[in-house]
Amino acid sequence: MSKISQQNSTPGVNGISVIHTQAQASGLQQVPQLVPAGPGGGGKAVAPSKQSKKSLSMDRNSDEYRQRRERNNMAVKKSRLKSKQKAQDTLQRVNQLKEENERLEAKIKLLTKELSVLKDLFLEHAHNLADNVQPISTENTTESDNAGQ
Amino acid sequence: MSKISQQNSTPGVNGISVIHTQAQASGLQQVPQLVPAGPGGGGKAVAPSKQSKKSLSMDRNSDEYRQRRERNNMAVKKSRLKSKQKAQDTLQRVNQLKEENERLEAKIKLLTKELSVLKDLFLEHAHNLADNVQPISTENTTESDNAGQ
DNA sequence: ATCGATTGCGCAATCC
DNA sequence: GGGATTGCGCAATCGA
Repeated sequence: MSKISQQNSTPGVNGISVIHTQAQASGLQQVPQLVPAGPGGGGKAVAPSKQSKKSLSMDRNSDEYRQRRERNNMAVKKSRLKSKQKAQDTLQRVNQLKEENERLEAKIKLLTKELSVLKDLFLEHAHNLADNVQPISTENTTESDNAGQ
Repeated sequence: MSKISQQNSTPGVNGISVIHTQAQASGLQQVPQLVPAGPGGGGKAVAPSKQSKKSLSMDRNSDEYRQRRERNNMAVKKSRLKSKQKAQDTLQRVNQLKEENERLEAKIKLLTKELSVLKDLFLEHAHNLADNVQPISTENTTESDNAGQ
């Protein structure tokens, strides 16, 4: 009775050598039955022992079982990897958005300032005109130009 | 996706924290601990080999072992819940940031337009002034509203 | 109705 | 020593 080849060679992400010896390592062969098996004397606990349902191929010894398991394990691994990747992407997106946010705010600040200056200028002019100033008092409005960005 | 609609049809839906019919990879089918395993007829030391390996307190039957396991299980659960929460928060943050970004961009657009208008106005005035110095050609524009925000 | 993808859970190793 | 993380396998369920 050959045992299931356990190749848990999971190299830790951090280089931790995980040995991960599951129960099999303890040389404990799995017991054929799934039912918890009432503990000797004690009355039957709640154990819906239904093994002969539609799971005749549920035998852990079965070749097919092992095959299914291995496949599922791979799928699980894949799924989890994907999940992690997604989470990471999301995190990255947050940073990206934050950056853009700052950029936008800076721009707003700039625009606001520019606008403020122009408005002041405008008001000043209006006053001058309203005051009915001298003929030619163009009042050089130090047109401080701004080059924008 | 994270619909935690667990409809785990574990037998005994009501009451009692039933541990799933795990049977686990351990292959070691312990007494179903649907309750602190009555010390009474607990017996059934399936463990074929003695407490091999290092720790002597590694007995799966050990009370302390079970206690540690249960505690760890709780910790795991807690940790995972936390993790999920965090992920969700991050996702939410993304949405929030996206919204804010849109808002900011709209604002930028508005400010830009305002600025453009004012600049045009100034240019017009400048032209008027340069063209000739009309005594009183005030006739300034009709005070554009713009309350700004 | 087969099979991959998800998900909850327990276990063990590791981190702190 | 003890909770918090993390990788992993199992089983149930979803989904195409």
